[in-house]
Order: sequence, then C-alpha cells, then structure tokens
Amino acid sequence: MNYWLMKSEPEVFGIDHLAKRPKQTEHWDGVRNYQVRNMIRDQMKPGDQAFFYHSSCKEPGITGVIQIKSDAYPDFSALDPENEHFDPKSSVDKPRWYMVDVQLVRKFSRTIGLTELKNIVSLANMPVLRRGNRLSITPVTSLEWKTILKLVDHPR
DNA sequence: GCCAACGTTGGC
DNA sequence: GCCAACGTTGGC
Repeated sequence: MNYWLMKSEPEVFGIDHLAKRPKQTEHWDGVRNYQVRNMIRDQMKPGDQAFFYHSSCKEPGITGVIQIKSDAYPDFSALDPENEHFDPKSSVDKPRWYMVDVQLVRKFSRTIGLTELKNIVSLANMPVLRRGNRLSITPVTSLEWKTILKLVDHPR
C-alpha cells in the first residue's frame, strides 16, 4: 500500500466539496501531466491513502486524508469538448489520461500549513515543499506520512 | 501581480 | 534531436 499527496485548488475542488459528495467519493479528473498520469495508471491501487493538499489559496497546506477507491480508468473529461480539460488527442479507443476514485477518510481539525511543513527537517525531501514542483500528485514515504499525522494530533 | 521553475510545442 | 519561445503552476 502506497501513500500519496494530491493537490487541488479549494476554490475549484476542495476537501469540503469531497465531503458533500455521495458516499464522500468523487473521481479525481483533470490530470494532464504524463509523470502524474503514469503514477496514477501504474502505481496507484485501491486502499492507498493520500493527503489532500490545498494549493493556490490563502492557506496552502494539508487538510485531510483520502483513500483511493478504484483502479485507474480513462478520464472521460478529456473526451468532452465542453470540458476545460478536453484533449483532442485522447479517444475512447486510445485514452491518453487516467483517473481514480477517491473517498474522504478524515478532515483534519486544522490545516497543516506549507510553512509549518517546511520547518520540519525530516520532511525536506517532499516534492511539494520544493519550489517549482509541478506535479499535482507525488508519493509520500511512510515515515513522512507518520510525521505529518503526528502534527495533527499534537498541534504546535 | 510578480516571477521562478519547469513542461510542452514546434521550427529547423 | 536540439532548443527557443511560450504556457502553466503556485507561492508569495
């Protein structure tokens, strides 16, 4: 079982949106980066867990935990000309982009802010903390996972 | 709104 | 296959 960090803009789709979906489950569409697609398609498995990270907002940071609920399947938003993530190079026969279903596990009592994360030495290798990181999904080690969960239980 | 970082595109 | 130009992400 793997751990991940998944970024989303809360104005577009935040953890509170997910909380209101039926079964608190939604498909994670719109990934249009090959590295991220490959991780989704080849490495993500049902039962994996991920941090839900809010980006491009007032308080960027980790807001909760979600769980992967499906294997990867073709991202149908790429096939819809009306969709802002439409990709004419994708097709039903040769889907270029993939997605998974995710379900909310828990929303944290507070957001663990980017600044706070940056201050923790043992998290320094997390891609999300590096400037210029462009991947909307990145792997998290089990050590990083534990370290971050402790921050929720023991706020500073 | 600025700008660093990096992915993508397209001419050659 | 190179690489300049351009586009996007995302923190600040």
